[in-house]
Amino acid sequence: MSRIRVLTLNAALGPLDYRLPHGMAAEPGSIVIVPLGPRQIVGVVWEEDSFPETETVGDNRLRPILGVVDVPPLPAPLRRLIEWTANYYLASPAAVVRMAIASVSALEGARTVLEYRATGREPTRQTEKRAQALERIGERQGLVRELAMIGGVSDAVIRGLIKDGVLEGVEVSIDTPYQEPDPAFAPVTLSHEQIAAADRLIELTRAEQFQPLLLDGVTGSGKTEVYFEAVAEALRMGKQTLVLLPEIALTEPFLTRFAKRFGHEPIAWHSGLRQSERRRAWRAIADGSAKVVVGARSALFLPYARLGLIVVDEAHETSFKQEDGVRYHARDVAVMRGLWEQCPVLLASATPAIETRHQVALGRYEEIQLPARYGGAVMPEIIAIDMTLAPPERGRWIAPPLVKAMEETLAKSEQALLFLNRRGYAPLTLCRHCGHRFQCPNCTAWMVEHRLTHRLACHHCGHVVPAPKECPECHADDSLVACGPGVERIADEVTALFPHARTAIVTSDTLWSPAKAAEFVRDVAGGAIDIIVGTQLVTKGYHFPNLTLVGVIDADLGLEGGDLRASERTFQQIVQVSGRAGRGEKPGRVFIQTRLPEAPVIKALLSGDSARFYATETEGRRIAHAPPFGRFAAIIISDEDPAVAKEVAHRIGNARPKVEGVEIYGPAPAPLAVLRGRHRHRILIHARRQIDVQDVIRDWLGQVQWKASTRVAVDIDPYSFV
DNA sequence: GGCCCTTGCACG
DNA sequence: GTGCAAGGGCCT
Repeated sequence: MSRIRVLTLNAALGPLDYRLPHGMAAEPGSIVIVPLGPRQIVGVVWEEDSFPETETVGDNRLRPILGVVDVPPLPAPLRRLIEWTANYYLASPAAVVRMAIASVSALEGARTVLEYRATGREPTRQTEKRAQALERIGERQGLVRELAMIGGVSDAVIRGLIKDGVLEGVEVSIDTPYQEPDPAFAPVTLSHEQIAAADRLIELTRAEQFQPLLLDGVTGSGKTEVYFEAVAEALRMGKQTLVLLPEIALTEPFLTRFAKRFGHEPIAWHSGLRQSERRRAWRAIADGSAKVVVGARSALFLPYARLGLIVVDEAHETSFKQEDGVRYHARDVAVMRGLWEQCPVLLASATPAIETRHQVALGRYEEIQLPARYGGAVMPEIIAIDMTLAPPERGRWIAPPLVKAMEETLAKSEQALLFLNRRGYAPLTLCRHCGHRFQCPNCTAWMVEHRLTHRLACHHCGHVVPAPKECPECHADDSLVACGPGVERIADEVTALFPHARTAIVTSDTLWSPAKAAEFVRDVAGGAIDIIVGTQLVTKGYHFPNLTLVGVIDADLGLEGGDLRASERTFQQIVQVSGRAGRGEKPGRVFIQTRLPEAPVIKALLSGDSARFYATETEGRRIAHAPPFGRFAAIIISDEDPAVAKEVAHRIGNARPKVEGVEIYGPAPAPLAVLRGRHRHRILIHARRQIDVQDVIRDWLGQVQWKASTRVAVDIDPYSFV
């Protein structure tokens, strides 16, 4: 009797034991189909001695495994990573293993799939649904299910169009190999400093050992070119490289840059992939033929066959922290993956996180510095505008000194960038007559006006309504006023100031697809844009040689709320956006509008003394026992019923353990008390470094029961405190 | 008694 | 996650 332990993809289910029938071969990591009641589900075979808490059943109750899927087993290093992640972040192993499988359709046996695309022929009978579907599908190609989704119609409409000859089938192979990047394709000439850094990275890549590294260089110092040399080395060794980027919007420019150096694009992994693309990429990653993969967080758990190098680019970015589901930090998990895979993990950043700097100080991470900008470009000059002394007139947000600088920039036919981390036109709309404020019905948040789309939108849950014409409370006409600025409003002000300048608004609303991002890059590089107004999306990655002026509209914005990373985040954001200025031969200037010119962050930015900023900030954290000198965790209790949420939160609160070195605050209604229709309460745990806070929380929550409708989420090392 | 809805639990 | 059986409420 061979008993086999299977981890199913079902988060509510623990590991289950099955019987391996004679003649069927499975090993730890094998992906299998198993029976569960009347259904068939996917699972992964795990070591039998794993998950010792599993309740077992007698041999007579074991059901046989139905089949082993014909893909490589999940490698042991990945299995160890999955266990570690589940343990550290208090998530179910099933939820983590799901991220490795990524898409059940990747497992299906077919070598080809039938996709459909428009033939250009008109339907013999045109209907409203058919017209809508064809309009939305356009040139796209996909499975019936995907086309139905894109077209916003049911499968039947698509099938009708196929029968009618309006859509034609295309056999798409899922095994078409990817073109391999060529390390010798177009090597670039590096500076002395870059060569030294690249040599060290190559050496470490060759060593095939775990080593976390910080590649630390000012914006524009050419970090990407340097780590490309390590990628080239991994390619020569026949090993795979994973490059993690903080946002999908950054993949497109990265692909182009990569193809210039290596002749072919790497494999991009992100949520926008079609099912067939996803399957093809997943299989190529698992069999080792996908040599370089670039992606967002979710690429971290894929089953790489021979991983030789991990790069986390813009490693300080907080978007590496996943904020729902399994709340992991991709930067930290990447380091753990490097440990299991025995390969170097490179964190690249001009503004590393305090935590990362601390690891360097402890000697755990090696540091490689690139002190100067590439090609002789100099760091921009930074000037503060005290908004209490030189305010713009009422209803305007660009102060006179910045307006003057913009004039000068435009006169020289150079480009300017205005940074404000707020999407839309105005963050709050109110009625001048009765004081009514537009609030999201599902969240504790104001509805943000988006004038470009004539809508009010909630930035937390996505709820949208048409822009109102009158006040819904008092029905007064023409009484609604927009309060405060968003990027759209700044763009309006720019147009009023410089009617002939060509302005682009850059936010996730306008750059929602890789194609849009590419178009933006082309326009700016080609000189079709004079002034960019953007959110944090423009703070990173872009290289525009003719951009010489950066204006920070509100440097104090990030300091509001005052969570433990407020200063650090503000510092990073402004250094990053400043880094867009003067990257070519022309020197750059940065104007920072602030009402707090004496704040330590602002002074640090002006002096350019980042070492001192880090030292002071680190000391502050040490005194407060904040990370990396202490640890935080949060328990978030949510339910659609406010009374139930409160009741469960208080029962959990009352069961709080008394542990030396652990302080527990709350429960209290979360600052965002209602989110997506769920009422939320938070408990904050602050523990000394050496405490096993996960263990404390596990024991604690193990004593309390709640119904399935209540969600109790644990956030280890939280970044968001709302 | 019959029917519907909610709830709890097994599923290996 | 989902299907099923048990239990409670309510109509006929």
